[in-house]
Amino acid sequence: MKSTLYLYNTLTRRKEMFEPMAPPFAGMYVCGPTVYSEAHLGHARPAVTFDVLYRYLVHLGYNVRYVRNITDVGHLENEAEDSGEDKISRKARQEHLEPMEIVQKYMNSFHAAMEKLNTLPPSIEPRATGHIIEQQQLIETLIKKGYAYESNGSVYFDVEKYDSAYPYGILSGRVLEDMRANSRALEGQDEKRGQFDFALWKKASPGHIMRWPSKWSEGFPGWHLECSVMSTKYLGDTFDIHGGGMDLIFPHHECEIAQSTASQGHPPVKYWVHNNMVTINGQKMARSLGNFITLEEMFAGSHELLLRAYSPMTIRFFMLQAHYRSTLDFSNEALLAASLGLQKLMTAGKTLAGLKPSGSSTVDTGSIAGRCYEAMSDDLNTPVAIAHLFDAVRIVNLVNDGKEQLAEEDLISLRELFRIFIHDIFGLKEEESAGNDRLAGVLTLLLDMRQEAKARKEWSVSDRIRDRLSELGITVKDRKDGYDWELTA
RNA sequence: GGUCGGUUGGCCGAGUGGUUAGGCAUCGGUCUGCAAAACCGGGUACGGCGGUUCGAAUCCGCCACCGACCUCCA
Repeated sequence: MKSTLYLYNTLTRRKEMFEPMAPPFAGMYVCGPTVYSEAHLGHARPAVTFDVLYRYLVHLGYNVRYVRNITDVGHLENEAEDSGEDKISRKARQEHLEPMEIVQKYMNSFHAAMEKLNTLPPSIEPRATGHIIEQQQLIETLIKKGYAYESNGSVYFDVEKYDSAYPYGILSGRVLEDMRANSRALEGQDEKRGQFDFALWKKASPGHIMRWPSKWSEGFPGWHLECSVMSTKYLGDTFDIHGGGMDLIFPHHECEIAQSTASQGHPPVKYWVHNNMVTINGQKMARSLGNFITLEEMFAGSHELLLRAYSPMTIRFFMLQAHYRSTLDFSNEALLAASLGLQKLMTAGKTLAGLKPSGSSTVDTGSIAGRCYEAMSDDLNTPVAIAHLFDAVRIVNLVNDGKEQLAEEDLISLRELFRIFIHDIFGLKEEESAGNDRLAGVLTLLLDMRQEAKARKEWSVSDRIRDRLSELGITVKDRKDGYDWELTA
């Protein structure tokens, strides 16, 4: 079953039918992390959002090239205490490591977290430091075309000039004139002709560790340049989807559009897709607020704001229960609810696998799949698709209780529905906590003995076994003809 | 100050001009030796004030509050 996907395009502020430029191929570029610290909750939102978009596009039959960069150049910090030191250089100094050692360390950590979240690796994961030459080439093109100028060893993009030839601000809705009216002149910008010009190449100060030779100076590329270069290098002059967090719309993506448009004469991207941000207990997540939670802390429950650990799949499911364009608030209560909801969903999946078919069906399951596709195709409405899956969960449990029946063909299509949506598209999988064969064997022995005690009406023995297991995080579920057990999430 | 987005029941979180979102929690019931699990059923909503409309939580206006961005921060 296929479906026409509609995506909200930030550029037009509308949901638009997704029509790739060269079907069945589809190109998607997503802004990846700057690897100078541990992966945190803020990284997980775009990673999961675009992982689901990637999975859905693949499921719909597109041949997708998914490019997600690693920013390993650093770029300038604007924090009061240090002016002009590169994030990665500073971290390198603090930790007494080579900059590339920092990059490697946190890139590994990012990848590990992404794998736990069950996000599929991108088709290409280019790094900014591997594309210095290409970035310099783009700068030269921009200078040649008159949209960039050198100043004291640095090169800047001429926004005024660009604005006279192309519409600047089309993505963020900003108008240069308004920006001028609403901003005060900043100090120390005498290298720039225009107040809103941005750096393409920056001359390195003497203490700056990350630097490359160029015809303008020993320095490093500007912070928007890598994405323009790497997206068009791997996806072409114009490509289908560019994604990232909403915080990147301005200036980052606006500048990307300006750079690419100025060099190519036409805009680079057809659909701009942006995920919203995460908050913690209603507040923006920031180091200064003390609510900055890394993914590893989340998985381990080791941050003081966390009452317990939340598994990667709980985090993933939690994110999917909200629409990607809404802000998502993390709280213990909400996460706990998500973990229980996920457990219910996954348990139903296992129950479904063991269901016996009947001669005919007493409930209608035929429309569920269509409604799931409808939700997903409506700008990736995962929460609504999940709601429909819970309709299926109820039916599965009813059949399991013998209160409804399903014919074999309906059973098969329901299993297919679970596989496609839960596994393939949502990327949810069973988590093996402490569960292993040996534990299962011990539990079978113990619970068999409990059954025997129950048969002899030795309630104190059977209750003791059940209560002790419960304290250990194992829920015993008595069935009509036996028992089942489950590890508490 | 500017631009954009938001304000939904105890918590999270969808959505549409008139008809049940869903999850978690809660209450009642079925089941059970008692529970748990599962199932069934119920209650609690749409920031405030106006307006449009036969009818608005859903459209318009104003107000309040919250959030993101506003140049070298990804």
